[in-house]
Order: sequence, then C-alpha cells, then structure tokens
Amino acid sequence: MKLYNTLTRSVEPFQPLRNNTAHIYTCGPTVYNHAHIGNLSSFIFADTLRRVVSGAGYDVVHAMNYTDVDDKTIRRSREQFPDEDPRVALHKLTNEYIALFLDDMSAIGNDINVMQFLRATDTPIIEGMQQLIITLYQQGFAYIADDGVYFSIEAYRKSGKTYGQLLELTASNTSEARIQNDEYDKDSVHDFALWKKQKDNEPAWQFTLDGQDMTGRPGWHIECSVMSRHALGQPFDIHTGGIDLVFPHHENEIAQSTAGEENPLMAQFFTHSNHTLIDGKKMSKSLNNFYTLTDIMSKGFNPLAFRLKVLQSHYRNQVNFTWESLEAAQNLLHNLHAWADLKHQSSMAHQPSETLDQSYKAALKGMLDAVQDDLNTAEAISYLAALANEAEEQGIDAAKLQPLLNVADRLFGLQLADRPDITTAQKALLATRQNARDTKDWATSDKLRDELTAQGIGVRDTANGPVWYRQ
RNA sequence: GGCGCCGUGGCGGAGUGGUCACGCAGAGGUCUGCAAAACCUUGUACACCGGUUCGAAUCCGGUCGGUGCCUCCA
Repeated sequence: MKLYNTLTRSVEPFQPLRNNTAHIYTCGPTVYNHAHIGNLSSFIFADTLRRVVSGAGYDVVHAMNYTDVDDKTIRRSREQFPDEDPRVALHKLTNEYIALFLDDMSAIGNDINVMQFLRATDTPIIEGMQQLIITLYQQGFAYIADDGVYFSIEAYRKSGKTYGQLLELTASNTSEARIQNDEYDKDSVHDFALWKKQKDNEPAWQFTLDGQDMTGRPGWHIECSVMSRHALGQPFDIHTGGIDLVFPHHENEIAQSTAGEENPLMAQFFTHSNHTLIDGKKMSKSLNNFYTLTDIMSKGFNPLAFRLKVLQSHYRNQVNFTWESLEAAQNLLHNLHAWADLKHQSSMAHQPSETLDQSYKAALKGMLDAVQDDLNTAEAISYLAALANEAEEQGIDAAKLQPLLNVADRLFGLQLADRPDITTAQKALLATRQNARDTKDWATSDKLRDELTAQGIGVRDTANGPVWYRQ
C-alpha cells in the first residue's frame, strides 16, 4: 500500500519496520470538552488508516493518547470542582470527558476495542516522562529555567540532528515581533517546555532534577514521546494526527524522542488529516460553528452518516461540512443499508450469475486498490454505491454478497455486514399481505402495509415481488 | 510578513494529459390498484488570463478567491 508521508512530502510505499506488524500512534483528544466534528473526522481517518493497513495484510497495534493534563483541563477542572484537591478535580473532569469521547467514537463507527488508550497522567507515563527529562538533561538537551525545564533546540542541532523535519523552518518564517511579546524564560524561540513547575492551585507530581525541586506537571509534547514509545517501541511505523499538529507538536516529539538516540527516526511515516470546514469557513468560536456529534444526532442524523460523509472525501483535503451534504450522505447510507438488507430477501437473491460474480470481484478489487492508494476512500465507496444501484436490476447473489459486505465493513465500518433479518411475525405479515394483493383485497393489503410501516418496515412492490426496507 | 494547500455541474466530491467518476438533489417520461421503488431520458462542470502540446480540469506562469501552519488547537 501507499501512503503520504509528511516527512518526505510525497506518497511512498508502506511496509512495517518490524516483521509483519504495523505500529500506529494517533494523537488523541485533550479531554476538557465535547469533541467537535473536526476532531471526530481526524479520528475517523486514524481508524480508517488502521483498517486499511490491516486490510493490506499486516497485524496492527494502534495506540491513542488522552491529553488529560494541560492548561485547559486544569482550568476547567478548577471551575467545575473548586473544592476538590487539584489532582482529584482534574481526574474527575477528564474521566467525564473520556467517557463521552468513547461514546462518540463508538457511535461514529471507530473500533475502540482494538485500540490501546493511554493517559498522560498514568503513573508509568508520568515516571517515563520524568525519566526521559532526566536523561535529556544529563545529555545536555534540556536546561532548567525559572518556571520549568526546557528543551534546547540548539543542543539538538549541534548533535547533528535536524529540527525542522516536518516543516521547513527559516529565519523569515518566525516572527521576531511575536517572540518579544511572549513571556517565555527560554533560550531561543522554539525551545519548548518539557516540564512546568507548579503554580498555585495546580495539580502537580513530585519531581527532583539535579537536586532541584521541580514538582509540577509535564509539558504537552513530552507526553506523546513517552506514550508512543511505551506502547509501540521506537522507531514505530505511523504517527497520525490533525494537520495542525505538524508543527510544533510533532516536530518537538521527534526532537525529544531522537535526542541522544543513534537512530534519528521516531516513526517512519507521519500522516496528517486536513481540517473540516463548516459552510466553507473554519470552525471558530466567533462564528459559533463548533458542531458536536450531539448536534448532528439531535437533528435526526445517523452518526454513521457523518462517517460516510468523511469517507466520501480525501483525508488530505479540507472537507466542507454542510447540513445538505450530510443529508446526502445519510441518504446514501440508507440506500447502502437497504441494499445490504436484500441478502435476506429471496425475491432479490437471484440465482448465482456470472455477471454478478464478475461485478463483485471487480468491486472488491477496485475498493482495495483505491483504499491502498493513500486511502482514496471516496473512490472506494463509489464501488459500493454502484453495486447498490445495480442490485435492483441485476438482483443479488446472497451467498457471494456476504463476503463482500464483510470486507466493506472491515474497511469502512459502515455496519453493512451484520444487519439482521426481519422477524418471523413480520415475514408472516408480508406473506399475508401478498395473498391479499393476489386476490385484489386492497383494503387488507393496505392495512397490513400500515402495520409494517408502524414497525419501521417499508414495503415496495417490485417486478420481483415485494421488497421490504427499513425506514 | 514567511512557508504551504486548495478553487470541479444545484450541493458534496473523486480524478494529474486523450471516451465514464460517484453520491445527493432536480426535470420529463414509462410502469403501477394505491404507495414506494425501479427503469429510460435529461446537465456538453472543471475560478480567471496567458503559455506548453496534435490534445489540458490535469503541466508551466500570472491574477483573483478560500484556507492552513508560523502561538494552544484534530
């Protein structure tokens, strides 16, 4: 399979570094609020990447972190639980939002059961961060300032490594004016905090560095360096995240993770998904267009329609979210589900045919090829849509459709494969109605159709006989 | 200001040199007990201006517009 690599700015063939197992790390959410649909779409991308890598025949280990300590989580936790101990308050708040996040993840079809989740404040992670900071300090890559411990980019560069692997850094794209406005106690512009000393009323973990009491909390970037190595080893295969994490977050992770290491590689691939726009505009507080999954569901949309909407475009393009386009995705999803339901209906399950066999095989190949070409999910989905459209005319081959649906589900997570049949009672209603129709007893026929409709089952009378569909 | 990405029919959105995306929506028709569906027909889309080429949505240059990063951010 091929994948775009931000490190090289090109599409490259992908193969795991270690045997047949691909190790993937995804920068997860900061858990201080509901995830908005932009967050969710980046996690749909990460989930899809895992599915595609897996579909390419590799085993996958996929880890995602929660940033459960930072300025925002701390502030919110103090607001919400002012009387609690700061660390207890922080945990209460982040637990709450982690639970909500997992609900959202499941609802949009991301498989949380195959992912490994890590929290920055887990004891082994805190200890790992402290240990890494000590090592960096001893090797001369970190220094102590008044408010914490910083990473020295100058020292990193002097050791022969490149700071600026993901983004070309030049003197001209760093604004001197802005630097002077920042109240940082650090040696150079890009030096970043590894550890922050405790301020009043902030949660803190004990830490001593070079005999000095540094009790406080970790910086943002160090979390991911430690969690990724903890979960996956180093170097690992693919590091994913939103495009806004390219710099400085991922650049800084690379620096931390490779300072003093012989291998200059943290991960062989960095992939980034682009932003979701709302009606052509970026999400912003002032435009009041931060939609959450709750907003989508309260308007009556299936969360999977949002997933399909995301999959219908390429992850490296900005996706324009409009309610109209979500409705289009929902209609398509409905059609795909109705198509999948045909496998239960003998009237549509025609005899096995060479034509169907060929088109299933072609669709399967088309889907896999598209998806392995840097995740062209939009093209891949079009094969499904085409099959669904042909079904009415050509019928389906239930036995051969099922394996196709299984593959589609593994790749897209649209829940096509395991849809249940209608109940025996509902089947009886259908049969009775058809008998009534045969004797032109329209009153009975219509009454039975109404009964089915009340149960969420629609009926349409086709040339092949009645076909039911879920409304 | 520096470094990028993008601009495709009503909406969304693939596609990187040469018949087609695809989805949703719309229009006309056929069929039909009704309903729904299905089927047929229907759009000569590629921001603008130049250039390269036998041929460009696709390559090159410019213009305009959108958007991202450079600061917390999926």
